[in-house]
Amino acid sequence: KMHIGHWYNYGPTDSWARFKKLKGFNVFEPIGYDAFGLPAENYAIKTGVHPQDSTLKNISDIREMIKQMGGMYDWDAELMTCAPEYYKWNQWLFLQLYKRGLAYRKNAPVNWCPSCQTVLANEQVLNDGTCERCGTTVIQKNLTQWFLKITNYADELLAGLNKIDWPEKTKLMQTNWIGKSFGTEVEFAIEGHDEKITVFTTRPDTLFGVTYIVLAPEKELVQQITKAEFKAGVEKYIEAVKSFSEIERISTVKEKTGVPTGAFAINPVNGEHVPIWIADYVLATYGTGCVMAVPGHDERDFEFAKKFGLPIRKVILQPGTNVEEELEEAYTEVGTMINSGKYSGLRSDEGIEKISLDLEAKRVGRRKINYRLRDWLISRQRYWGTPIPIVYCNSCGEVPVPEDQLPVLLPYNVNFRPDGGSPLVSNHEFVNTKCPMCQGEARRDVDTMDTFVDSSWYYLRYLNPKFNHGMFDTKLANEWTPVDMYVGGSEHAVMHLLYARFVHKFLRDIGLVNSDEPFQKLIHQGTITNQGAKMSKSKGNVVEPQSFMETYGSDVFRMYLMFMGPYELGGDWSDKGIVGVERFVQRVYAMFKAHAISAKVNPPKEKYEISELNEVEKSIYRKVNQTIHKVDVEIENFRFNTAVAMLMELSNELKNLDECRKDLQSYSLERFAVMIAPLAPHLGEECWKLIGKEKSLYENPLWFDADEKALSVDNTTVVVQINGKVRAKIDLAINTPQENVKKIVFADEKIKSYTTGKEIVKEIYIPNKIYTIVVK
RNA sequence: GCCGAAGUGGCGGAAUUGGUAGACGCGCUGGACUCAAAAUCCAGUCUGGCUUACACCAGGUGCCGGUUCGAGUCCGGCCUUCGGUACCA
Repeated sequence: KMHIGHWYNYGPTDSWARFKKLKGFNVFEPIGYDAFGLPAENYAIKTGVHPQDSTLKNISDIREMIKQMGGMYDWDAELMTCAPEYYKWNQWLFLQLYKRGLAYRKNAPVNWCPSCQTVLANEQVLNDGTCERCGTTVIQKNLTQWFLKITNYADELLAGLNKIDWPEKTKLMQTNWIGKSFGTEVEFAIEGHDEKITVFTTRPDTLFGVTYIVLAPEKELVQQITKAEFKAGVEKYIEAVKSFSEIERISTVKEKTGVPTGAFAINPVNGEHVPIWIADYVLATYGTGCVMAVPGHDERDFEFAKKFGLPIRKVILQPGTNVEEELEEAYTEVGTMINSGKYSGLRSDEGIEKISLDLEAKRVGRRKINYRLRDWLISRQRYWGTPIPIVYCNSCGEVPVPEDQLPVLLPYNVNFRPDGGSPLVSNHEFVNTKCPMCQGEARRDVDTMDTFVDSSWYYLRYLNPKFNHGMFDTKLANEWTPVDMYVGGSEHAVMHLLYARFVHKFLRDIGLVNSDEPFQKLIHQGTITNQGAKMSKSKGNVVEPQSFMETYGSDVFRMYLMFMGPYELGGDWSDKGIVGVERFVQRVYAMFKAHAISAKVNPPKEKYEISELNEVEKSIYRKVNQTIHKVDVEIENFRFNTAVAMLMELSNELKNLDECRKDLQSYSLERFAVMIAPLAPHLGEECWKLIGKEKSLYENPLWFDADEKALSVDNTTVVVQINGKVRAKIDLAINTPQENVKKIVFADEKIKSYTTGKEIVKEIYIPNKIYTIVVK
C-alpha cells in the first residue's frame, strides 16, 4: 500500500510540474513501478503468495490511490520493471556490456546462513552477526558472480559532477564514495619466496618507518607464505574473521586483532626484514589487499603495534618537537623526514615525490591512482528479478544468449526457498537448455540481477514504454533527456544515482543517447519518519494516507505535506496541523464564492497605477504582487512550505477585499486562483470556475508576472542599534539620505539617553535597514 | 568506525544568506455569536523582571570557546538525532 512517504514524494513534485505547466512548459510527468526485489520474495516465503501475484495486485491498488491524488501523470507512459517487455532490455543491456568486456565473473563473498542454507541480504543479518530467521551466526562464503566494470568510468563519474545541478552534499558523497587517491605501489620481496608483496600507500615518505606488513586474511598468498608452526593460528584467525562484517572490521574503535604468519618481507628502501601479519582491518577489496604498517605515522598501525609489541619508529618529525621525544600517538601530518637514509632532512611532502621516483627507477614501485569504488556486483541468488542471459555449456563454456532469443523469461513455478542456492535452480525446465553455439546440453545462469539495474535506465524507457525496436527510442531520448528535474530521497545519494550515471554513460558510448548525464537537476525530498523511525512494514509504523484523503480530501492533504516544513528535510509525522490547512482551504473557497458574481461582471485591468488606489487598495495591490513575485521563486526551488505561508498571508490581507473597487477584487482573485492551482489543483480549478472562467487552467495554462512597480515601498523601518543592541526603530521614507537619517537618529530621545556623555567610536549605516552606533 | 546532513517557543517551522529572532500554522487563553454546544470570527501568546497601563530592562536559536559594531547564520572543539556504508530500494 502507499504510505505517506510516497505521497510526500509525488504530491509536491506534481505541484512543481504543474507550476511549470502553468508557466507554459511542455511537461512530461510519468509514473511507474520498480517492482522486482527482495520484499515481494520475502512476503512470498512468509505467506506463500507468489511474488508476481502480490506485485500485480499491489500495483493495481497503488495505481488507484495515485489517481486519487490528482497527479497529472501521463498514464500512457506507465511502466513496471517486472514485465518481460521491460526486463528483456535489462538482459539486452547486460549483453552489450558483456560484448565490450564490461561484464565479467569473479569470486565474491555472500552472507551465508549455514542453518537456512541460503544467501542473506545485509538487511537480514542482525547487528550481532546472526541470521534474522534462525539466529545462527552468518558466515562469508565465496561464490562466482557477475560484475559490471563501473570502475572503468570512475574518472568520468567524478568529473561529470561538475556539470550537473545537484545538491553539493550529494556530489561530495559521490566523490568520497569513488574515493580517488594518488599513491604509490611498492614491492616487498618475501624471504625465501619468489613472489612479492605489493602494497599501496599514499605515504611512501614513511617507508623507512615500516616495521611490519599486514595482509588481508583472505589473500591467497597467505596460504603460501605462512610458516608451518603458524598455520594453526592463521587458519583459526581466518575462520574467525568470516563472521565479521566489513563495517566492524574497519572500525577504528574495535580492538585490533591479527596473527603473525612467521614469514618476513624485505623493505626495498633499506633491505630491512620485517614480519608479515594478517589482520582483519586490512580489506582484500581495497588497493592490493596488503598494507605496509608504519605505526609511527598511522593511527591504526600505531594501535596495532602497541597491542602486539611491534616496534614503533619515528621517521617524520613534527615541527616544534625534537627527535628524542617518544611518540604518544601516531603523527600523521607533514614534517621533516628523519631516520630515512639519504632522504633525511627533506620535508615529508617533498619526500613522497622523491621516493616514488627512485622506486620507479629501481623498478620496485610505481605511482598509482587508486579508487575506493569497486565494480558493481549484480548477481543475486534470488527469484524475483531479471534472469541473467548466460548459459553454461560443457564444451563451449560461458555463452551469452543471442539477442533474438530475449527475453529469457522468468519462470512462474519455482521453490522460493530451496536448500542451497538460487530459487531458479528448482525449475529444471528453466535450468536445462540447449547451448546456442553447439546445441548441446547446457545450463542457464540461475542468478538474477540486482534491481538497481532496472532502476538505472527506466527514465529512458518512460518516453515510450511500448517501444519494441530497442531498449528505448533514441530520438525521443535525445529530445527529452537529460531529465530536467529528478526527485528522490537522499538515501539514493550514492548507489542508485551512481549506477544510473554509469549506465547512461555506457549507453552514450554505444551511441544510444547523446548526453553525458541522466539527471541535470536533482532534489532530495526528506524522509517522513514516524516516532523518529523510518516507516516500514516490519516495524509496523506505516501511516497510510487513505483516511486523510477521506476526511480532508487530496488537496488539503497534499498542501499539508508541503506546509509541514522544508521539503528536503522531511520530518516526523504528525497530523496536528492539518486542520490549519483545512481552514485555509475553506476560507479561500468561501472568499471566492462570496465574490463570484461580482468577479464575473467586473473584469480587472491588467495593471493599476499606485496613485489611482486608496490606502486599502494600495495595500492589497502590493501584497498580491509581492506574493506573486515570491511564490514564483519559492515553488521553483521546492520551498513549498513558505509558498503556502505566503498565500495564507495574502488570504489574511484579502479579508479587506470588500473595501476595494470591484475590478481590483477580480484582479486579486484571478491571481490568487492561479497561484493556488499548482499547490491545490482541484481547489484552483474550482476557484477559477467560480470567477467565471470557462476553460480549465491546465488546458489553457496561465501564470501571472508581478507588476514590478508594485514591489517597491514608500517607507521603511530603520533599526537603530547601540553596541549591537536594538534601541529604537524609526519609520523613514525609503532612500532617505544618510545625513538626514543621522539627524533624525540623534534627535531621538531614547538614543540621546544612550549617547550623551559617551564617546562615539563608529557609525555604520546599512541603507534603509540599520543604523549602528558604537559608543565607549 | 567512516562519509553526508540536521538541532530555533508548548508543537511544525520562518528569518531577504552577517543586520529588528520567532513570519505562517497548530495548540493554549480570553472574547463575540448561540438556550447550549460545534463550526466560525476577533484579540493575546519566547522566558524572566518591573509596571495600573503604555513602556522599559535582562536573557534567549543543542553545548563550550572565537571572529565581528553586530552571529540562528562565519571559524575551532564537542554532544545528540537522522541518512548511507556496496545483497532493502
